[in-house]
Amino acid sequence: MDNHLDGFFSALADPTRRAVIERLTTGPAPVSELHAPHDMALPSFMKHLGKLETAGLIRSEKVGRVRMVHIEAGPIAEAETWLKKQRRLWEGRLDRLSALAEHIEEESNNG
Amino acid sequence: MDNHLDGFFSALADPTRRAVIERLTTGPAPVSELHAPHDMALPSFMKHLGKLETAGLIRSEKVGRVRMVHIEAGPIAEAETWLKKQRRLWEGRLDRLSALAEHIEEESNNG
DNA sequence: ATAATACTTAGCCTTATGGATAACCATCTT
DNA sequence: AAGATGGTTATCCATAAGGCTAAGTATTAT
Repeated sequence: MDNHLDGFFSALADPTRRAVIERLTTGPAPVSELHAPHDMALPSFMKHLGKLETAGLIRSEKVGRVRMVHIEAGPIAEAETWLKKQRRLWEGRLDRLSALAEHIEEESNNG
Repeated sequence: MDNHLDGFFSALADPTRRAVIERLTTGPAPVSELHAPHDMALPSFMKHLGKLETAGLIRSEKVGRVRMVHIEAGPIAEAETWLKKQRRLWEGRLDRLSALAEHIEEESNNG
């Protein structure tokens, strides 16, 4: 059960990295452009990109001296699936509980 | 833009804590029961519960000497929403790209 | 050939994280 | 009243995370 969810969630547990993902949904970009809006030294910023890349959330390749970065599909869907599953299980339980509550109420009305 | 997503994602970035959440979808439980399957000292385990609680993912109250823990609704849905949004944006972009590609292909066939 | 651009690498620092032990307090049980 | 149960508090420790500066390496531009 120790999937890539670890790296995935911890990759998104940082506002800088979430901002990068949000930016990348509008299309690929070179490192320098991604870096621009963040008030932080480039090497620090590169660490964030590194984390996103090892988590599989982005991919990048270098063309000349420029490194282009683009978003990656799979992982987001995977995490979404996990969350959805938990929510469903939990909501299902609530439903059964309220059904039970109704049942008990009926019983007490009729009996 | 610095919501509760930080705490939320980092709370789920650990297998122990995700396991606790999974367990809690089947219903509330006392700390000792939650702890049992995890090969880890109680105080260490309690830190995980603490993180889940400050992230708003669980809530707990003490009855006698027992502390009962249950899962909390909102945050999961919120994170799911964020992920869904990113995925939609990104898929939307792919769609536009492939539409563009088709268009170009048509052009080159007709012209 | 020089200089500017766009990263890279290396090393340092501080705080957060995930784990442990030891000792403590508050309830039940017997 | 003792003892067992179920947490809690206090410390401590090692490693990871997030930030920095300084210096280095390729490419491209002049």
